[in-house]
Amino acid sequence: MVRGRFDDSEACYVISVAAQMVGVRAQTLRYYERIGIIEPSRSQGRNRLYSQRDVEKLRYVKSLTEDLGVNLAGAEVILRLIEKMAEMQTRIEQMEAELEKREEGGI
Amino acid sequence: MVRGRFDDSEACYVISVAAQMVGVRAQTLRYYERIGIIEPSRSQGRNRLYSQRDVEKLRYVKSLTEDLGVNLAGAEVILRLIEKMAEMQTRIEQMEAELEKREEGGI
DNA sequence: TTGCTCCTCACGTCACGTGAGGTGGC
DNA sequence: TTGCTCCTCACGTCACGTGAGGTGGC
Repeated sequence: MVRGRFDDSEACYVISVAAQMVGVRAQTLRYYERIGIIEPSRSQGRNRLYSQRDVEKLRYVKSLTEDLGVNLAGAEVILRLIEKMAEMQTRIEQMEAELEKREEGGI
Repeated sequence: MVRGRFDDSEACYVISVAAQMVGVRAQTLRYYERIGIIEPSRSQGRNRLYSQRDVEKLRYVKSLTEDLGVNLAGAEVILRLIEKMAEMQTRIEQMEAELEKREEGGI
């Protein structure tokens, strides 16, 4: 599916659906919002709406807490670090391509 | 101070000193060892000996737990990520230097 | 009415120290 | 003897859900 930059058709899920996708209870998602882990949008300011991106973030948080025993404060720090590492990885790949290009030109 | 690769004069601290340097109780360090956070060497298999590196690791763990509320499982994951990021940063700097060198040569 | 949503309150469990209490070697 | 070390046991506190219980809109 092709999506425009401001395409409102981006998939969104109510709490019960999001909870099932992630594999947690709806109450847990409300708790996560209360302590600031995730901030879903709301339909007319009432029902929570979780984006695809929200769901992926929640899945990652779940794997950190359940598989590794990390608490939620730790999960937030780790999410930020992972994001930063992805940026660094992109930078490395760009530079590698640049060096390779010059290598070819030099020969 | 210059240290050889196998220099035994590397500074080491008994538990009370290490605890004071880090700002925690000795019991806490014993607890950290029990759950696998840190593995100090032992003097003749008896008293724990903390290296400078151990102390620095413990200080970092303390800042994560006290300042950010991260638990010990999270601190271990974060320590590994930070180490990996430092490697990536080194790689980026090497490549930047390389590109700059070629830039100069090219003009 | 049914099945969702919203909310708050109260509870259980466990991680994380921390004190107590007794031991042994320099 | 003093002051450290070692160890184990038991406790307090808090993070993290989770169930209960009552509300309101499609």
